[in-house]
Amino acid sequence: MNIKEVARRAGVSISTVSRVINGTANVRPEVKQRVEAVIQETGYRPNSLAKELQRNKTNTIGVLLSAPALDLTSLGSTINAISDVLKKSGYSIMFANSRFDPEEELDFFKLFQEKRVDGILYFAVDFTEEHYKLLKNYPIPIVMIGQEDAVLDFPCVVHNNYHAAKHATEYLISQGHRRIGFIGAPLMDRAAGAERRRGYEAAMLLNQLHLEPEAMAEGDFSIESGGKAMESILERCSVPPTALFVATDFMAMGAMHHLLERGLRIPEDVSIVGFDDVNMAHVYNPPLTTIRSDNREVGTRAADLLLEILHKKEPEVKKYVANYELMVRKSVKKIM
Amino acid sequence: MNIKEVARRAGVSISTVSRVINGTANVRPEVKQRVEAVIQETGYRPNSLAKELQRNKTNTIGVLLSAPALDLTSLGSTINAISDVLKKSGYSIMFANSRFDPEEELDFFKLFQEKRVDGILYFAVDFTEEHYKLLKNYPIPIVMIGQEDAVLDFPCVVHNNYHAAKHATEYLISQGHRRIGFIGAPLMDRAAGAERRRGYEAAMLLNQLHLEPEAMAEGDFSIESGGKAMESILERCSVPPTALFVATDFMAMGAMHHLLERGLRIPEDVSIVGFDDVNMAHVYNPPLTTIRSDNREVGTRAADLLLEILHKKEPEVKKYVANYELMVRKSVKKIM
DNA sequence: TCCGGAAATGAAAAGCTTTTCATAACCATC
DNA sequence: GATGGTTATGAAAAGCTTTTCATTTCCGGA
Repeated sequence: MNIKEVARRAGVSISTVSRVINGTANVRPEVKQRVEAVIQETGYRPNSLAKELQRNKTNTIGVLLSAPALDLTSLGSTINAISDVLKKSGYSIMFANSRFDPEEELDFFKLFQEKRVDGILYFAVDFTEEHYKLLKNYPIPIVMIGQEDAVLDFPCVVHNNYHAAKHATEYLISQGHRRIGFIGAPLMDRAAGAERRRGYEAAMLLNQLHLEPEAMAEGDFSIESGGKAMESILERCSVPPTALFVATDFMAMGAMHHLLERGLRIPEDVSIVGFDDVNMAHVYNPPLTTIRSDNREVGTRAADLLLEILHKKEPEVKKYVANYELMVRKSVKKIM
Repeated sequence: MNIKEVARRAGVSISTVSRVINGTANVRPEVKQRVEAVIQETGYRPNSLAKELQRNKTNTIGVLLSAPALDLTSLGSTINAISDVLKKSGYSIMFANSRFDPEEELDFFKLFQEKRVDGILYFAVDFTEEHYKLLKNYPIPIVMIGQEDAVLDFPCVVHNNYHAAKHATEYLISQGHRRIGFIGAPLMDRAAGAERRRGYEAAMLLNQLHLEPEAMAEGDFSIESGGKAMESILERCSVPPTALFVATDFMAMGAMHHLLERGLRIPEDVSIVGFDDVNMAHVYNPPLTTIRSDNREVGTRAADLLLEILHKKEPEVKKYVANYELMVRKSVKKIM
């Protein structure tokens, strides 16, 4: 069933049917009704492919994730927000997750190009030379989420990783902690990883506290890796630090779990502050003190920004930094 | 830049370029090389829309979610698994979340039809009359996830909700509990909601334990709703039940949090068993005893099933019931 | 040298819309 | 009743591929 057949049955021309469907011009009520009746009874649905081919616009946005797994990060709510915004504007989502594999990521960019998506929301992590080569003259507008890049200079929406991490660490210092450990995300992740670490280090150094390499470890976002990192720190330190800043809530919970299993108490024996404010952070036992950086907001902003670019050409602000907030709960103890 | 222009520049016909791109027929090495060179330097990418229009196949699967929010359920890992399987088979994903809104859900089905997706993975929840009308003669293969429907009789992959819930409750009974409360998911969700409830009730009745309406409440998947449900139970019961079966881990954690805040201990004062085995369940404090129903497996099976249908016509098994396992941890105390 | 068949290539149709341009119909005004 | 201007409709091009069918080229064998 195609538009031609509908036209035939309704005894009108193809153009007329098109006009009825799209409401793009006046059609005599009586004719319109006849066409609609035919559409109704045949269950005809226009073929978007043909339409998009001719209009040269797909009303589809590619969402490219470069995440370990959807349930290991707070990305779920960001995606939700994106999905809500785009739905409202009549865009569909083409979804892809490269799982940190740069090769695959490039494949997805090529795919998006072939599928002629109108724009891309890109949760970037790491760039290879190939990335630069391909993206340098990429013909589709891209908005980066969670990371910016000086070379490519795409519009972006980012978390305030550096300052928030610094703030979190300073909070620990303000509570009297001096020996503060750190569990980080992979450094290859320039956003969450490196920036949060820099924030932590800055806070320490600025307060004349020195970094203890034995009290620092790196995880891979997974809960388990948080536990392992904690374990290795405990092994390496003759006396454990009184507090830790952990770069993601999931790893923080892994770390806390490990602590608790060892019979250490939180926050009496060691204090923890996390990052993300994952939806379960506030109901953990003890409720986790952490940095909230509104993921819904990030998703909404990013989608809005892309839409803006799609409609005009130049957005007003090319970079949006999300607000953050330290959620003080019960995983940190004040010591003197 | 289109295939015509590439052909012109390489001094060959359109057909030849097409053949080079798709490797669909022999082309003289020398010609092939020339065409590839042109493609390389022009950065030409074939237009999928045209290809799909002509081939009448989009290599795209619609994934329709009917969930409250991506980060409130264990769906993340299911989607991950789906995404992995489909990627491997060369399919793209068109993603949509109807947020429980039946109207929107139908719109998405229409959209998928217009976009000509090859198949649909449908996380169904509730059906309206309209659903039946539309889906009765829907022209695209659908695999349902998490729920089956006797009328539409789509192939499906489901959790063993009833038996697992029964099992969980029986476990509580085996540990000596007699007064067992229940916090359920919305009943409108026929799968997670009603089935799990039925399992709970069956276990109770089969063991000559009677249901106490004051010890039962309903949440909406959210963590907070679990807390509220717990609160209302506590308010209504002069002496609280010794244990509860909670239909989702997230709500279970909300409930536990509320309990802990009230100064009640888990499991000494009240035992809890959840459902889902969300990735954080095992690091909660105390680690949550819960039902694991492998979400990755469900996603993989569903995607495989759909692919099978897409390639042949009739799948061997039309319904797959996922295994479950009771993960015994520390949120249940044996009482005598 | 010629013939037959295989291999390589090209022309054109088909897939389904939208949209431009032309035509037809209609109405009101002078 | 002719004219001018809307308004409604249709024909056909354009958008970019794939694929069928026809044609050309090539090669080996007689």
